[in-house]
Amino acid sequence: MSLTIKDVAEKAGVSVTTVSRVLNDRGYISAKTRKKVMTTMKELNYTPNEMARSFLSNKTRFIALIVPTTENPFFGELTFHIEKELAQKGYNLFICNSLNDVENEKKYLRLLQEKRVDGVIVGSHNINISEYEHFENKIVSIERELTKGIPIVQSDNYAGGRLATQELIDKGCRSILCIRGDQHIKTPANDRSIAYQEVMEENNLNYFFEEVPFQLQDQEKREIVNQIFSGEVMYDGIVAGDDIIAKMCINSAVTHGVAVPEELKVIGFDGTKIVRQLSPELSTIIQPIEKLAQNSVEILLSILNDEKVNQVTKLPVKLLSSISTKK
Amino acid sequence: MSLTIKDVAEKAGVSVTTVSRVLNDRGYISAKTRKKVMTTMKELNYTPNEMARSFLSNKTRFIALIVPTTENPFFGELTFHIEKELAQKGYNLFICNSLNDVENEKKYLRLLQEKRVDGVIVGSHNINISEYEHFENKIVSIERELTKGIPIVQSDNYAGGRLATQELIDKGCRSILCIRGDQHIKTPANDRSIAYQEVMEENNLNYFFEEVPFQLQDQEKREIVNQIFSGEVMYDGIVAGDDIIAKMCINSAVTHGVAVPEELKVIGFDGTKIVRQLSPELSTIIQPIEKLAQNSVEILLSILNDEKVNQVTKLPVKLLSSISTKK
DNA sequence: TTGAAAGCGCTAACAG
DNA sequence: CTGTTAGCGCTTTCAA
Repeated sequence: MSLTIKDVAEKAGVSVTTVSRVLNDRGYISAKTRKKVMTTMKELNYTPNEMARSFLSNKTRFIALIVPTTENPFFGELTFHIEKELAQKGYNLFICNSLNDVENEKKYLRLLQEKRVDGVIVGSHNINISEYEHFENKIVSIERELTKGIPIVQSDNYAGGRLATQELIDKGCRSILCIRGDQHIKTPANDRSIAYQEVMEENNLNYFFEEVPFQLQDQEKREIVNQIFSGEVMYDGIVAGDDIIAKMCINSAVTHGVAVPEELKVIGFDGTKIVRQLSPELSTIIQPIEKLAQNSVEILLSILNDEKVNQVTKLPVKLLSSISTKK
Repeated sequence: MSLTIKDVAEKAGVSVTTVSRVLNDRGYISAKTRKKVMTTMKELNYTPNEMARSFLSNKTRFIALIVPTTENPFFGELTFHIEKELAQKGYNLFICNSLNDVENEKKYLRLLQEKRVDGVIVGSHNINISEYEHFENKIVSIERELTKGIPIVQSDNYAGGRLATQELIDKGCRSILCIRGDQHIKTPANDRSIAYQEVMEENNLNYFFEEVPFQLQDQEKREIVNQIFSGEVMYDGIVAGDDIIAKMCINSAVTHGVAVPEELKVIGFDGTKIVRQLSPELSTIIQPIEKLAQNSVEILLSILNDEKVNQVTKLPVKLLSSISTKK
């Protein structure tokens, strides 16, 4: 196949040990020998075999990232930033799209064990997966509460929920609907609807919920949203689960003859780059995606290094609002 | 560290070969022995070490994907579909965000050699990178013309360019601007502006170009776009390089008091899922992203299998237009 | 300052 | 049907 350290050694007239030494810059070597070996490697166009090294060291320098799908802009951007961080620290990214399917997730986890990845970042999780146990001390989770002592990095969802709700109230809304995800899945995002409810109660306003699970097809989501606007619309504000749902609400409202933002004000969640490019007018809560990525990578590498880390890292969100007070 | 085939062999009272045989389902084994080994593996919770296997077989079952950035929805979706296809065929995806930087790309290519990935899919390419030579017969390219006999999978950009231009003309536009990417980089996307020019000439209309390189920052792109609308606007139609630029044009036009679509009609390119979710009203040329992914994976795996493949695969695009003829 | 030899976990001849 | 043995490419003692 391709050249080995042995070929280099023979050509250079030294032992494989010596070649290994210059390769790793370890131990004593005479300048002359080093130079000869270097030249030989160049001449032969030798590339060290990382597989062999990994095998020996029991380290692959691969980190796996499990997300529902990189198709979703939040995860697409997260993936980008995580890859960038990892590459900078000498690690490579192995992508797993779970599609929020438990079986997929199990299959990947088994695979990750077999492939001996050095660590795992989980951005998608379906409870009760025992396979996670095998990765103790090699896992960090983003926006998901896994079992036991697995560190979690998350946005300040509670603050985000408060900000969004308060913004709508400040801008004159009184009958506000909160669209949230599947309540069976325990995620920090649930804190948003808790915050929403609290703010509503503090303002002596009634609260309303609608559930739109993340893993539904677009069409199904759209149908739920359309139902809100068929018949008499009883809301003048919506705190949406994410920007895509927010946009669906706006589109559906307009289609049903509801004026936005005059009669209905909508606020989204995530604030990904692409959404801000395509719909700069959309008000939303911006998640610190790059920081989520940086922190999760940093924490994971610390764990791998047997360092002590914080169990919970909560990062601040930001309100981006262009809602005017005009009714 | 973790358990090896030897541990299983000892516990089960057989040789490592026997364990290897049941593991790989190869050769003759008595049902009884097989069962005993299986049970032992379960009991010990043994996971085969893929690193060792890879090392031995010289196959990693890793395929690398080089893209500018998964942050961009086109590449985010492409990444998703490629990963899905690969997973289905027993391969895993190693993501490389080149950021369109030549140095990054070189670094990755060197790394990919070291890591001994089985193949590479290139969705980003900066010419004259000699490192690509090392991957002969292991590469397929998407929308990029690489050197020599590297197979390419692409959208029918020429047809897309014609469709877009003709649509604007059909809907009454006469002074149409074409926004294209960097002309120094040779990509099939250039066929779009060629098609645009041909259609304009066929209709005896003047053609106009503006260049907005893909790798510019958003802010820089926005400035170029804003310039188009500062002062007197001389266009009533725009064929944009992609949907994001299209949206920038629309936003800028509206800001500058130009009515869309009454005074200006814009058509984008890509038609990614997220764009259609966020801006369903945007007219665009839909690229067959999933098919691009499927075909590139299929072709790559064929090459790895030493099968003959087509040098060029061109996939049809689709016009998605909601432009009305009303002036 | 350099080399010989053992061994990482697994598979694949080759014997038995 | 099962076991012995060699070896994949590299690093790492241990000697020289």
